[in-house]
Amino acid sequence: MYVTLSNEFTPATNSPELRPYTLSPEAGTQRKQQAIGSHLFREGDIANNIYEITAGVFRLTRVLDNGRRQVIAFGLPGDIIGFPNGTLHHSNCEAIQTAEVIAYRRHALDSFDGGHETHKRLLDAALREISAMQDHFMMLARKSALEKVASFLITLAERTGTPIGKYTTCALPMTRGDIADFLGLTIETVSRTLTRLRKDNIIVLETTQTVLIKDMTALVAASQVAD
Amino acid sequence: MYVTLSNEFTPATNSPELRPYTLSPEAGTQRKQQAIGSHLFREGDIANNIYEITAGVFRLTRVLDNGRRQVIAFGLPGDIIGFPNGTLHHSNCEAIQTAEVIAYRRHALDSFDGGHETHKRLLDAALREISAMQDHFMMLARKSALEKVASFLITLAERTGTPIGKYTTCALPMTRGDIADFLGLTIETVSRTLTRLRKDNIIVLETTQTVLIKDMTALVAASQVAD
DNA sequence: CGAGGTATTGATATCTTTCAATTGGTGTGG
DNA sequence: CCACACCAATTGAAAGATATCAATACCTCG
Repeated sequence: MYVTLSNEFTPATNSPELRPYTLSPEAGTQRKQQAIGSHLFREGDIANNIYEITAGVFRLTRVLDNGRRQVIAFGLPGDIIGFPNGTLHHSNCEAIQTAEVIAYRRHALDSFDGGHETHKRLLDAALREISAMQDHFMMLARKSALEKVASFLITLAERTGTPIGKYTTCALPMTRGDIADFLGLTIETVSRTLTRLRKDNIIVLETTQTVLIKDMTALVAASQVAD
Repeated sequence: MYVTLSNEFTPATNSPELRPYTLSPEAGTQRKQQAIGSHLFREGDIANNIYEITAGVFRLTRVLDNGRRQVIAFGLPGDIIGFPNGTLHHSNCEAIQTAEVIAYRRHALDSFDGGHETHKRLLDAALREISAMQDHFMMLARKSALEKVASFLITLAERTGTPIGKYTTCALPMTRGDIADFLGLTIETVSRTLTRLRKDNIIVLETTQTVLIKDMTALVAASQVAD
């Protein structure tokens, strides 16, 4: 699933059981390496495949005329991405970390060609996607900068974090700009908010691209309350 | 499709051909009347059905702990709503106008029981939904109040408006609060923005619940540019 | 070591929200 | 039929949050 929301909303979405296991290779599937910075697909491309991420991180974006960009989602291992609209892709998908995907033929989604199991799995992923996006709506529309950043860190930590004692470290493979465009904020606000969390002793930024969550309770609190 | 975005992004979503025609009744489908103010389903309900709206207007919402509410979408005739997450509904769906739906068994989505045609149609609706929601992300995250309200009016007019000479009238069956919660604004900001459009001679509010769009060009301009 | 991109920090501006009051419309009962 | 109550919408003034503009610090790579 996409990095989209904190678990408070769609438990099913983030439940470990559903996540990072991979279908056994089947007819019509194919493994594919993806170099950092390269596009898996672009907006307007004919959508021949749907992809399951097995390694690395992707960034899905759309761009407005004015140049304003929205990061729709970050794709992490276990996520299924590239659901077409009609026959076309409707977002840009770029690897921001060396990645690997399994490509499923698009056809597998509207037929049972690839097997019932594959069909069901792709469909479920699409439905979970809808649910997750609804959560992201609340995030974008109804949360403050602090709540957004805190929620984001929590979700990322749940998905990709490593426990170290009672703490959790977590890589931030995306830039501040990516995070900002995902949360509907500016780079400066993201930076300031991270600084605030740091000064409040809730997180430590070991490097620009690594967070250590020292006080998960406080982080969860920050993600939920406005006052 | 959901009232979600201006056509600038997902042409397929709003294209007339895809929209308001209705499947011939099939096994497992059932017509249903829905009184104003009554719920079609609620968050957490077992999702037995997926619905196609044939008349009326629905409001889909989710609520945050703090009471903050998000209107996920407005459901208009031709829209398909109620895609489940797992076996459950993940939003509340209430008729805000006397409505009628066709209920499809949920099972029709992951099997061909209801016929290939039904399956394909439901699936396509789900995929279009994903695309439309992505557009709504841009709306929520990257548009000003004026752009949001203008975009909203345009989409609504395209979906439900009636041309009157070179103008277009359009009902606003939802309250200002509903619009605000859909766009991620407050009631006051929505009201002020409508007033501004009115003073700029772009729209006329014939009643609180009816808009007349006098200058579509200007409205489109307002929906796109920030400056 | 210097260049170029990324991130942080500061000061100020702008937009939206918040709080508060008023208006408008609708339905009910006297 | 009018008065009143109630709820939705509008309008105003002030506060607050985030964006914008600008400068500086930090890193990585030649």
